[in-house]
Amino acid sequence: MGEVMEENQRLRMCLDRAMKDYRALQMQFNDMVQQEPNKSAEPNKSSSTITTHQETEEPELVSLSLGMSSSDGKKDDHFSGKNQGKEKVDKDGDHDKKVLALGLDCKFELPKDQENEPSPNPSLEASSGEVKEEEGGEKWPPQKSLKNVVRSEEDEVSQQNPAKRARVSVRVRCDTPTMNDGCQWRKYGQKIAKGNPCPRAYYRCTVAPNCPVRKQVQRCAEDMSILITTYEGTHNHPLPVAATAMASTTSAAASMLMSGSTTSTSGLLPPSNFASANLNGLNFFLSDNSKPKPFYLPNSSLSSSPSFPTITLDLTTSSNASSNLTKLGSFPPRSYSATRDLNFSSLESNALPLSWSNGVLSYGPQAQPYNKNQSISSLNFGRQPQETLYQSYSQKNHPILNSSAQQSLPAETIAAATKAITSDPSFQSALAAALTSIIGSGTGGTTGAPVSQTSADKSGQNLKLNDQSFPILSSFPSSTSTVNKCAPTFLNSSKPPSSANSQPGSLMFLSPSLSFPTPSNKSTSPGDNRDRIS
DNA sequence: CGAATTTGACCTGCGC
DNA sequence: GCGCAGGTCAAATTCG
Repeated sequence: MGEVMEENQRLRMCLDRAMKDYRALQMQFNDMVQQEPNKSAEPNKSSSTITTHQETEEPELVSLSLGMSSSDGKKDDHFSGKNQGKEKVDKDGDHDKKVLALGLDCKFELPKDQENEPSPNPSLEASSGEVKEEEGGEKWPPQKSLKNVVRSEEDEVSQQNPAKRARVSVRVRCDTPTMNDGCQWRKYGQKIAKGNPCPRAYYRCTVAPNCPVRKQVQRCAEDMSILITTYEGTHNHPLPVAATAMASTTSAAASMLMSGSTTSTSGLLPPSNFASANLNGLNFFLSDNSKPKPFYLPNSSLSSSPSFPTITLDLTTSSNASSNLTKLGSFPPRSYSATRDLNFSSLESNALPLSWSNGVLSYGPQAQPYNKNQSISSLNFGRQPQETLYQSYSQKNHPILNSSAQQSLPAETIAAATKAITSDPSFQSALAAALTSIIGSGTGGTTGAPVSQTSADKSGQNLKLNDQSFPILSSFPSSTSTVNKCAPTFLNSSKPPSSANSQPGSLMFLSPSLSFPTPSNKSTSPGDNRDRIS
């Protein structure tokens, strides 16, 4: 009781402080509103500070702090729930600077679940966001458990906290039965799911005997060329190098889902039950809705259980941000069960090998001449980042690059995307993890420690790893789509450029084992539905 | 012959 | 309570 009282007092003090700050901010905001006609004369710095304070302390954004550190947050201006202040700041001038600051002034924190998880092996963190589930043991009893085993406390907890049971769904164009993700899987079942003529195959990870990770593989009913792989669970063993990238990516996505603060993006785009970041090459759709299915998979039976929040990584080219926005708009209001969709559209066209040379990550044949010039201080996903961060760089520092094809996108879309990213700390962690999964896998297995190695340049323009700035240049036009399509594009390394390996320090991000299985290749991905469809 | 896959049966949760 | 659908089990079958 004493402790509780003490805690209560502490909380009360915190509340008082928050209220005090809130009032102060409100006053400042009022002052700012009054000075709005004269805002051009207002220093950016002060307005930015005001904005930050206001947003931080805004009562309706309390939930935002759940995905962040417990710091006062006054230096973290990655909230966007209230845009009023930011818009004013943007209008104040130096829009680029503001956008860049939004994009990269982040701390790359892992959610608490992962922070607290001891991860001696980086790969242990990989795969999905249910890390916490394993704190007490196996999430799933490995074998013969469902019939008679009394649920452990962890299981009960997970039942009571369905959000813990996140799934990461990956949509990839793939002609082969399964996507080779580097792990070893054993098929244990197959079912015809309702609404999809294609059977769904169930696989269990066999890298370790008791690994709880499972995956479901199913073809999209609408487009048979799209393979939907849904991962569930967390590996409890070191992963093969070839599997770390995919696992880390799914882990990042899941961590975003699990720790996400959708409220932070509620003010971005109407309607308020979703947020969309159209990065073109990297389209993030964060949506909370009561539908258990990913919104653009109307006939899919994946994610059928509302208790399984699902995050979808769309590595196909089929999705379009704006169209998805339209679809999202018709969705019901947010509910507890969240379905988030990460749409990495346009990546399929970039079926070009990644390479890492001179500290620069890039795609495609342009990589080498481009990389050799210098380390470029921008972070790019897809084409739109070329519009924003990368463009910012290239216009300033690399006139030649300005000639690259760049699509014009509405400024508000870019701004919304930027805000969507920067306002969601979980996205930042997810991004960090994803990036590190790419880079870390090639730099000595540092996949599990992305946060400590990734520092965001406080100038807002650079994102550095180990003092090496790197751009991620995807969506370079590629006419050579003969490479395997089944692996996520950024995981694809079926035909790595030989020069990349010859350069000192250059590393291929993914091992060739990530290339897709051929019928003769009985490696890690067994076939599933070749016989049963008929 | 062992390992992997197939496949019908069974279990469980959910909606009506 | 019942039926449906998703998910899993395990014996049978196939594969290398």
